[in-house]
Amino acid sequence: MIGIIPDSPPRSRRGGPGQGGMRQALEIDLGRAEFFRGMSPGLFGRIRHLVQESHFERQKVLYFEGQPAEYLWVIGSGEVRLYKSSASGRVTTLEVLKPGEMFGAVSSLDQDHYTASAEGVSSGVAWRLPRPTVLKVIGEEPALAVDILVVTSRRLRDAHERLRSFATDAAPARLARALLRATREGQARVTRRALAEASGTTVETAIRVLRRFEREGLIAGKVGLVQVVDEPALLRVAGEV
Amino acid sequence: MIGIIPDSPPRSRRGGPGQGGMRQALEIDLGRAEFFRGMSPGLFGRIRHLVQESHFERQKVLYFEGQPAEYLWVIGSGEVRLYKSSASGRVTTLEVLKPGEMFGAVSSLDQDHYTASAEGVSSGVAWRLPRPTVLKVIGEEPALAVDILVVTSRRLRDAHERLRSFATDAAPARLARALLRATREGQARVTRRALAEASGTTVETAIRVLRRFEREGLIAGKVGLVQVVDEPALLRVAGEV
DNA sequence: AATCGGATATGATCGGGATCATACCGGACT
DNA sequence: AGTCCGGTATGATCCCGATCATATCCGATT
Repeated sequence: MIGIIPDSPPRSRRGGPGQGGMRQALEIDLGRAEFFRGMSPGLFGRIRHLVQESHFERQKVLYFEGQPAEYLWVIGSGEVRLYKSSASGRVTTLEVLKPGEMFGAVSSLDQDHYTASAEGVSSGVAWRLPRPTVLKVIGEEPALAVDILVVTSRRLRDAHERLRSFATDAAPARLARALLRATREGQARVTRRALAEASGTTVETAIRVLRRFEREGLIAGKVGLVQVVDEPALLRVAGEV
Repeated sequence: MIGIIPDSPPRSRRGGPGQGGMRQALEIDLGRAEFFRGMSPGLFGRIRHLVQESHFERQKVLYFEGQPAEYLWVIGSGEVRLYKSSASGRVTTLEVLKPGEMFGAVSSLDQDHYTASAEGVSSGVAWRLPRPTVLKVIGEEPALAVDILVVTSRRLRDAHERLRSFATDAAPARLARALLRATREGQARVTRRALAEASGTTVETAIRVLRRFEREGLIAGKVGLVQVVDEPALLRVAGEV
């Protein structure tokens, strides 16, 4: 009864751009999602009724850092971001997750509290499996850990590379990276704020830098939407030559 | 025959501070090290002769980022750091590993190239297990993946927290964190350069900030050694209240 | 003994980016 | 229809920290 995401009805005052759920029609079956896809049919059949389904909305928090890690989560549709807040109130986006991807797993394994917060980037559906079940399932089919391990390893690599970038790259390079990372098929549905929080800078700087990119013909911008016009140039700015 | 760390004899010109290997007398048995400790006795017995042992020296590179990931490594004694270099030549330390800890595993699982470089922080001994053996062993006892997963999860959490810190904290806070992280029993055997590379700043800034810490009575400094005098104050600077 | 290089130290300077302020726009709610 | 708020935009200002330069110290090498 986590009590945080009570399948609330459509929320209000959320005119934000580029959202709505119907846009990224991408959905996925539970059986093809991370963690579940590796289970034997028998095990899957036995535990699938323990999976809870919940809707979430844009900007709706699924859980906060520090709360008891009661579930392993998997996205059915929509997007979720993991983020951390600093004492001064600044927010840093750690990861943006898409349908089929799991989260909360890292915490639910050896940690009893979530170590980052999670909130909807769009509306969508999330499945969650109670932590005790997760542990029991892994104990039963340890090969599942390999699946989680592969996912976690990839994320660790990503985190390391971003760490390097944050430590040594200037704001334009970090922003170009964040932008490219958010881009699907030539366009990124993100606000300047989202890019700022994903690249460790401020909204104003993000706006200024993107305006410069725009004037230089690297991108074209609308509200909540960035069109990548000159990807090679962006890659160059990002330092990925 | 990786060819990089040919058990070279003692190296020269390396007057660096606080090193030498005999200082941190900490050693560990293979059987108690990460990855190996979780094996069944039978399996351990069968593969232990496949473990290669090699000495490394301070500043000696065990492998470079981008090279084929041929081994999973475990430290027997001494310390190793994982780091990344940027195009401009600046170096960022990702992790400093101690006896019993593994590395290279993340790469050797689903990646065929190392995604960071590794070099000795002190002299020491490293064991390495060829990647094909690693995969075979995990296939045989999948529960081993859980062990690696727990380690990888912890490191991912660390990386995320450092990411937040790099994104939002000022240099003094990041340096205080790096210092506290390197401290064992009230003192840290690190150069200003090492702290700078671990906290995403420059040597000059590290020196200036640490000098200020010193004048304010938070630390006491020698070459290659920092004594933590007022840990609570340092924690406050680090933003860990 | 002389030399060399790494570590520490400090000054001068510059600039990127944070901060603060203001303004406009457009969609959504009342 | 009017209000409100989030997103975008831009100017002014300030300062932290990077950069460049120089100097001292000391252990190790020649």
